[in-house]
Amino acid sequence: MTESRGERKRRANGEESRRRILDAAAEIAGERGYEGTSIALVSEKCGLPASSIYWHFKNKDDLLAAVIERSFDIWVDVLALPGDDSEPMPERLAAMAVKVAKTLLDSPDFLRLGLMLTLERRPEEPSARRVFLQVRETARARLAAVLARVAPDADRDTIETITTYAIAATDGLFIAKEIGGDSVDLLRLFELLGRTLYDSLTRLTGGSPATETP
Amino acid sequence: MTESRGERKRRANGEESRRRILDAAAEIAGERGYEGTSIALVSEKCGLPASSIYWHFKNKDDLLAAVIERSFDIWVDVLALPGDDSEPMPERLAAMAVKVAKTLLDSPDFLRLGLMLTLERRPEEPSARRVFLQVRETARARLAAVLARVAPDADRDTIETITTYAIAATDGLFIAKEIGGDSVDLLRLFELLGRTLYDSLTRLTGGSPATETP
Amino acid sequence: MTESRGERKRRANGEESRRRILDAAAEIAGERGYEGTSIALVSEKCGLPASSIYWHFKNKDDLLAAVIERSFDIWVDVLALPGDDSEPMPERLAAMAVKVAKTLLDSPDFLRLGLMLTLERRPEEPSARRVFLQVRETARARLAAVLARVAPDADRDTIETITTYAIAATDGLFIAKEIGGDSVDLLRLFELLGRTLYDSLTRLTGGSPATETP
Amino acid sequence: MTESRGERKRRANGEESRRRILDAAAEIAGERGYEGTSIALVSEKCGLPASSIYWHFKNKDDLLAAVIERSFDIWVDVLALPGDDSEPMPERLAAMAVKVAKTLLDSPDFLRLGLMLTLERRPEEPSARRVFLQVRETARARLAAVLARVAPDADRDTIETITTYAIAATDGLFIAKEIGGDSVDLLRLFELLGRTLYDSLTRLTGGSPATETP
DNA sequence: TATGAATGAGGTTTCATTCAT
DNA sequence: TATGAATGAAACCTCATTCAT
Repeated sequence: MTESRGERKRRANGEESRRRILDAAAEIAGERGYEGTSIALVSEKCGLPASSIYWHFKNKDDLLAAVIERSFDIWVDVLALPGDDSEPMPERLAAMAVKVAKTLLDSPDFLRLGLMLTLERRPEEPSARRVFLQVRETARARLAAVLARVAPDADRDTIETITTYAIAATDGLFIAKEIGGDSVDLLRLFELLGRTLYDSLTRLTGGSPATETP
Repeated sequence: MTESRGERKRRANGEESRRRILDAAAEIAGERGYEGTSIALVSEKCGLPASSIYWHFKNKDDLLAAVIERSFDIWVDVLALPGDDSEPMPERLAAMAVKVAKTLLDSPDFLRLGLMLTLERRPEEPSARRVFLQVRETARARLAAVLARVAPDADRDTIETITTYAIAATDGLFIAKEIGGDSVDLLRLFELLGRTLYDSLTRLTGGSPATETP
Repeated sequence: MTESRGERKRRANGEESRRRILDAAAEIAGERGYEGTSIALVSEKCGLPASSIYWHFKNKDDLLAAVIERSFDIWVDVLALPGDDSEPMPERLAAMAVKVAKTLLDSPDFLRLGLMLTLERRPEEPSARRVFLQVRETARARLAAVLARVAPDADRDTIETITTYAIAATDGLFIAKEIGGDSVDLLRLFELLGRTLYDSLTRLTGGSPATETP
Repeated sequence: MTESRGERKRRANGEESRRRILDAAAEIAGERGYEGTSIALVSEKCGLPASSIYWHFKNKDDLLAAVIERSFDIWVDVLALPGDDSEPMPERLAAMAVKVAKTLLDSPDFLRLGLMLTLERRPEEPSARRVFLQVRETARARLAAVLARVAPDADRDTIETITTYAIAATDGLFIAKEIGGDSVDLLRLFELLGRTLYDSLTRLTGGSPATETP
């Protein structure tokens, strides 16, 4: 009577079906954007009928928003300074940048979809776009906090500007990688970015970031 | 009393019709991307019936490729060092960066569509995407030539790396502006970018860019 | 009071819908051929919206192939020698030919569509055509087997030739009926054909078909 | 001033344009039938714009009717008894049948299109179909006349029946060739047909066709 | 004797979504 | 917790045809 019957027919399992749908949608949406992601395509890829997708998600908008939402945790861990305070800051920043690069290489669909949603301007904004921008704002705040720790003397405006730069560079380098493929050494570029950020902080602040205090 | 009646049946005029279709398509595609650009929408905006669009363009793909192609000239003039050789290089680079920023602010549709096309990974690549990447490659070559003039001693690899950075930063800052709207001062950010590029060239090359020769 | 209300929203019933679509498509395609059979026409005749047709069939090609396939059983029973072995062969062959004629008169759509598909030479052959030729090949084999029983001494080549003749005559007489309408007595012509076949077998084989051996 | 100017630009030449259009239409219609023959396709194949086709022909229907009409003369010569009266009739009939077969092999598009038009039943009959049936009726009359010469004693009904048979066999063997391709020896089959016709005439008439009276 | 351009109707197919079971 | 079936709207594109030049 319980679910331990052991029969082969895939037991109706809401959790797993939901996950399969999200996996399929994430992959397709990462490749083809909002309009390019059709329910029929998702249905085919995840093996569940279209109507089942509508059992789990209110509509296409809701599904794509869930895709974005689920990917948030990816960035939670990444945006933290690695190493302990005995190590020099430039190295720690560079190491964090490399972590970011690795994450982009591992699961590029999330950012690709997010950027597509960002660039599109349709009459009624998809909630997936809204969710992405929220997630991005959260990430931005974390990065600003990290940079503020790196340069405690910097004023708020400088931190904001450098944060904007850092995120812009991240987006741009990701795109460069998408275009250039193997000819682009993302890790090296991001390491360089990390050091550049440190330099900029130093210069704009007036020459005394955190680690210089012996 | 002349033929400028404007109403009823417009006199057949291929050149102008083609232009109107391209204008409409450029605007819509810049906002909504490849899939979001429906022929019906373009038809409505340009006033010609959908079937007339197919007289001028083989299909949707062809139309969007033409949109991209036509926008190329925008970048031809922008990517040239302004000023004459008596002015210091850092100022000239910064001025060019500001020109780029102004162009992005003036006609953002071209780059927005291009980036959307770039990010999408459809089974059969739209030729619009191919055309955009060609245009982009041409622009990249022009920029590399400019940077090589700025730092004549730099080796090829350094120039390539800095060029990649510069383009990535351009893409990224454009996106930042798209998201941030009026809160992002694109001109200031691009001016800063111009100077940063000069610094990077200087540092990576070993301290002697072009203007130092008295 | 029961569910036989019939009006408003028909209860979903895949089996029956599929049959209705096939019926409509068979009738239209039999009259107007492959290109002339539009999904809109089928939709109108069967009462289901066009999109529902695409639930049951992958595309128009698939639909017409199914139409042909379903009609195969018509020929299964027809191509068998009627009567028992005590009756003289010429009569039995003639009786079979008459059965064929009756079938053609009863449901001419199948052969008409099939012949149209056969005559068309489109760049990519419709699978409906392929299916028809398969069915036809099966029918041909059955007829050859019957003729081999009628003339056991005949060599393979003779049987093949006469079979080709028989089928050609069937096609041709069917067309004659299509053109001539009531002025063509198909039954009489087919009876004659049956006897002619017997004569041909006799002559080509050397004068000793099956029934002569009492 | 005359047309001897010798310049390269193809001189506007109604006759030749018309011929080119008809050639293209004949080929396409022979392959794809009435509906499958689009003006755009014909335009592409003959190199003239669609509007020029409408200068030469009232509409698609008119064009296809002209295609059929032009092919009539093909049959004028074919349906005549070759040889002179000193030769035996069976040989002369067989020779004529072989001529028919050769014509079918040489220009199969005419009959293929004609049969397609015959089989289709659309609401308003295309005039191309009407013209084909007229041509066919003329051909039928010629054939009946030939058969009447072959068997002067035969009554009208017998001649009509054999004529119907002959045409049906012709149609059917043509189709067999279309399906079977190289595996079908059309010449041999038609020679056989010629002899069979002679036999049938003989038998149905009571044993005394023309050539027996030496 | 042509033809570039235009056009409304209709073609096949896919879309997101709903609903009864 | 699902899903087979259905559906109106809209997608892209081709159709036969016309008309001003």
